[in-house]
Amino acid sequence: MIPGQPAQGDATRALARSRDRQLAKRAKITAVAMEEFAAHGYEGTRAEAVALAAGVSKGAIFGYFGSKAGLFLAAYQAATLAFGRYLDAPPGILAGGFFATLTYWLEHTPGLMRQAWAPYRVVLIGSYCSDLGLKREIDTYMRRADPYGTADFVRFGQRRGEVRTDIDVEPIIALVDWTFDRCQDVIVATEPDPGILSNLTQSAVVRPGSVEQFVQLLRSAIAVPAEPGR
Amino acid sequence: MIPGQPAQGDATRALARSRDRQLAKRAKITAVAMEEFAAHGYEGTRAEAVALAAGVSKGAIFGYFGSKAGLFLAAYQAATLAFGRYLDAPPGILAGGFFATLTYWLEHTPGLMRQAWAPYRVVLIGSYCSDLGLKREIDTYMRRADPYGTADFVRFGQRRGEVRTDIDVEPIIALVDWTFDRCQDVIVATEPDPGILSNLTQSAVVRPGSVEQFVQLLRSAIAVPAEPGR
DNA sequence: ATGGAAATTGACTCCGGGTCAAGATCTGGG
DNA sequence: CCCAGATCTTGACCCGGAGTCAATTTCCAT
Repeated sequence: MIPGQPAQGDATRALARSRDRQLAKRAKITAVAMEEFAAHGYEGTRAEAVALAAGVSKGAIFGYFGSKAGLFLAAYQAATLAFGRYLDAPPGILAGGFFATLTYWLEHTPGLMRQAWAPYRVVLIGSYCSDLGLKREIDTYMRRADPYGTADFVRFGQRRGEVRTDIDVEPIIALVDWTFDRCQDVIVATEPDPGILSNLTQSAVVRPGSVEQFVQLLRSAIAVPAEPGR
Repeated sequence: MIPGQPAQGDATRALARSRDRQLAKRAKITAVAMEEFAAHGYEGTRAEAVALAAGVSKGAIFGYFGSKAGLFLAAYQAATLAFGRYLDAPPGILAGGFFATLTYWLEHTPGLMRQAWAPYRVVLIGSYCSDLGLKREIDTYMRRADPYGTADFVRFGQRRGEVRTDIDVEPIIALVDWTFDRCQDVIVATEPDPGILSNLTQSAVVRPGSVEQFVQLLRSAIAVPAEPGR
C-alpha cells in the first residue's frame, strides 16, 4: 500500500490506470467538441478541428465515438449535465413549492446562460437540428436520463398538492419542459446583449411579461383543478 | 380570343407561356423532392436522385433552388399547404366551437396522414431536423404564412368566448400548435399499422386516451377562466 | 530486453453538394 | 426560313469533409 512504484505490478491496477487515461482523453475530446459545436453548429464543426484542438488525431475521434453524430451525442449529454436539476434549488426556494421553484430557475436562466453558454448552445442545437436518427437518440437519452429531473420535479409538485394528479404525468412533464424551453427562448430574445447568443431568434418585438404569461398558462394547465363545489 | 394558334405572337404572351413552363417544372421538382425527403430524410436525400426522378439535371435543381436547403424549404412549404386550415372544417363542426373543431381535426388525423403521408413526413422532418439556419427560415415562414391558420383559429375561439383573452395570443397559438403536434406523435405511435410511418417513435407503450389528456391539458390552460365568485 | 496486444496515427478513399463552360432551346426580326 | 442574341439546361468536374485502415507507436507482463 506504499505509494510510489506500482506496488506489485498487479494487472488489475494497470488496467484501471489505462482505463482512467482513456476516460480522461474521452472527456477532453468531449469538452473540446462541446466548444466547437457551440461555436460553429453541427454542420459547421469539422471532426479534424476537434481532433486538433483536443490534441489527438482524427482517427481517434472515430475510434472513440464512431461517427460525428456519436461525438455530438456525447457533447450533448455532457452539456445537459452541466445544468442543475430542478430539485437542486436551495432548500428555502424548494420550501416555496413547485411554481416558486420554477420561477426561481427562470429568473436564474440569464446568469446560467452567461456562465455556461457552450452547454446552452449545444443543447439548443440538439433540440432543433440533426437528422432524425440523431434526434431519436437524443429523445431516448432525455427520457431515460432525465438530466434536469423534470419527472422528479413534477412528482414533487404532485406530492405537495400543487400539481394535478387526475391525468398521466407524461403529458405534464412534456408541458413543463416545453414551457421552460419557450421561456428560455423569450429570455434569450429579450437579453439586452444580443451578442453571444444572437442570430437564432430575430428581434420579433418581445413584450416584457411573456415569461409570466407562459408560466400562467402552465399554471392553469397543470395546477390542481379547483373542486367543482367550492 | 379564338383558342388555337397563339393569336398574334405577342411578346407578353410568349413570356407568360415561358413563365408557366418554369413554374410547372418548379412544381414538378418540388413534388418529387417532397417524396424523396419523405422517403429518405434530409441527409439521406441526394440532389441527383431528385433531379433524375424529376427528369431534369442536377444543375437545374441548384438553378431553381440555390441549394439543398432551399430545395427542402420549397418542399416543406408545399407540404404545409397540402393540409387544410383549422377553419376549413365543415360548418356543422365549426358551429360546435373551438374545442369541437380541434377534436374533429385530431380524429381525422390518421386518415389525413394515410392519404398524404409524404407531406406529413416532410413537415415532421422540418420541425425537428435541419441546421439552425434552415430552422430559422422555416420558423419565419410558419409565422408569416401560418399555413394551418392557427392564429385565425384561436381568435375564432376567443370571439366565441371559449378561449381566454386575458393574456397575449402568441403563447396561446404556440401552445395550440404544440398540443396538436404532440397529439399527432401519439397517434402515429398508436396507429395499428406501424409500417409506413415507423422508426421515428419507438413503441414506448402509449396509453390510449393520451390524446384526450393532451386536449384536457390544453383546455385547462386556455379556456376562459371561471369567474372567481360563482 | 522482448513479444504481442492495444492504442494511435494520418494518408487515403469515397461520396455528395455545388459550379460552370459548353451546348441546346427559344425568341423576335429580317 | 434563317440568323443572332438571350436564356435555359446539362453533366463532367471540383472540392471539402466524413470515415477507413495498414503501419507505427505505446504499453505492459514476463
